[in-house]
Amino acid sequence: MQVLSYTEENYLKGIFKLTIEMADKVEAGTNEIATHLGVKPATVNDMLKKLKDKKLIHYERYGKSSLTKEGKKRAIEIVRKHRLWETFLHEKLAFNWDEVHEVAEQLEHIQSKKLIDKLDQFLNYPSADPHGDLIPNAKGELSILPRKTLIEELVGHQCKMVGVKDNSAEFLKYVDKLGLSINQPIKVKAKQAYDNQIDIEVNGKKHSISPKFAEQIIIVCPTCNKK
Amino acid sequence: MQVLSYTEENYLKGIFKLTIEMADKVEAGTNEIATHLGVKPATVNDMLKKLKDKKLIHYERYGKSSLTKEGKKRAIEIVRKHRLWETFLHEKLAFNWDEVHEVAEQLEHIQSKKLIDKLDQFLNYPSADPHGDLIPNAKGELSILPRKTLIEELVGHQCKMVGVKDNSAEFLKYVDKLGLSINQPIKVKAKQAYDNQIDIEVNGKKHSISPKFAEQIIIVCPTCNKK
DNA sequence: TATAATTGTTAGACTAGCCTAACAAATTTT
DNA sequence: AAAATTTGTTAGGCTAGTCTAACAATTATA
Repeated sequence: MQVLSYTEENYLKGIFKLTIEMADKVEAGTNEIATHLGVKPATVNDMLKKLKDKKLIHYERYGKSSLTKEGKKRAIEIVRKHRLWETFLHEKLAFNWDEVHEVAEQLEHIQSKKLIDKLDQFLNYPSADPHGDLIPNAKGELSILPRKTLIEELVGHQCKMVGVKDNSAEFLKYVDKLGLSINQPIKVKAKQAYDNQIDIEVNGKKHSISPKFAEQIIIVCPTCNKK
Repeated sequence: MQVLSYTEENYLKGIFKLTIEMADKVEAGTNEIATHLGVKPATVNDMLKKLKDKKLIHYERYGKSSLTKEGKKRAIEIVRKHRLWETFLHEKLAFNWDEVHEVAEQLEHIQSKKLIDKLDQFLNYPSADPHGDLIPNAKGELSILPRKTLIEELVGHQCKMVGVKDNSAEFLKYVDKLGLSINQPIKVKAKQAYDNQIDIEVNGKKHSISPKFAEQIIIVCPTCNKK
């Protein structure tokens, strides 16, 4: 299995984020990839040809790009490494959850299967990183978490918004105002027995929401589902 | 403080190993550096000019090279990172001591002061790596270890040969036969009360040596001197 | 000390990854 | 469906780090 360069790995990861991880999208455009990676479209173009030659992506002239089976496998490995390192930094080295990303961007490119397997073991096979994102296991599988609404979430748990039930403009405006969006981590700080208000923290900001609102927010909770 | 490339860091580390770490040598030749780093002299030549411009080495055309104060400081930081990572891999992730080097070669280039400080703390400020080499502290200082002879070493400790007392050909031949050399780690496995023979392990091989031999081997022991 | 051997340098070339500028194809808008 | 806009491609150039081949300086040897 050929070793990929730091840069090639970043392209695969970028395409992965823009397609597979973004719900129902399956292909990514050249400009889109360029913006995501902070390089120019011409640069991306060269790399797409290279990745196609290596059979890591599907790509045709003037067409959109998507990962091949092998490309996806590689991308998942990188994501796995990134998230394991983030978990390590947060849990073992006491980094704040917002400081881990930058360092993990570097650590994810270290080449050593043994290192990652041992790290996974050392961290006790975590299923989610400090941001609440799922960590693929050594086989590249993601544990599929059951969906529920925010009203059902336990106090103290960190969950992640994956959707909403209500689609009215009024509701969505409020969602937006709270800083909520797809994939946004939410922490449930407390529940008031008196009026069932729920205190949550979103992106460092605390809010108190009504049960009516909470039952419209669809979430998954890795904490609830740790083995 | 300018960030150095992966490659520049490796050159600094290489020059450091060939000069300061090699006892009484103070300068390294171009060919010598090339051999050490596995590249061609022409390549080294270009880099020497570049490192000179950056004031990291002293270098004159057709002359030998040595680190400036700043270059030395940088090299020591890299060595520190390397040895801390080796210690992490060995102590926390249960890597064998002969497996750690390769991975540490990659990890030593991760740029994050916070990461290294936290790692140092997490490992409880170790003073030597799994090979017995000293780890510079955050200020770049090496603890100077007291010298003693192998006969004084405690059972279970890992020490490192730093010299010999006897210089006869006969003795040195035997030293060589045991796989001993300057900087060679030695582990004291046991001492026989009966005849004072000492069981040691050198490079994975076990030997039983006489007290007469042991008292000619000068060592330092980081384990004995841990704070 | 003159010659041979070693060591170091230069010139020119290659690759990966990036850029800009000009252009071509595809898509959207009118 | 023609025009305008957006998206994607090509051509050519740059830098870092590598190489080979030819040459120059230094050092060792006869």
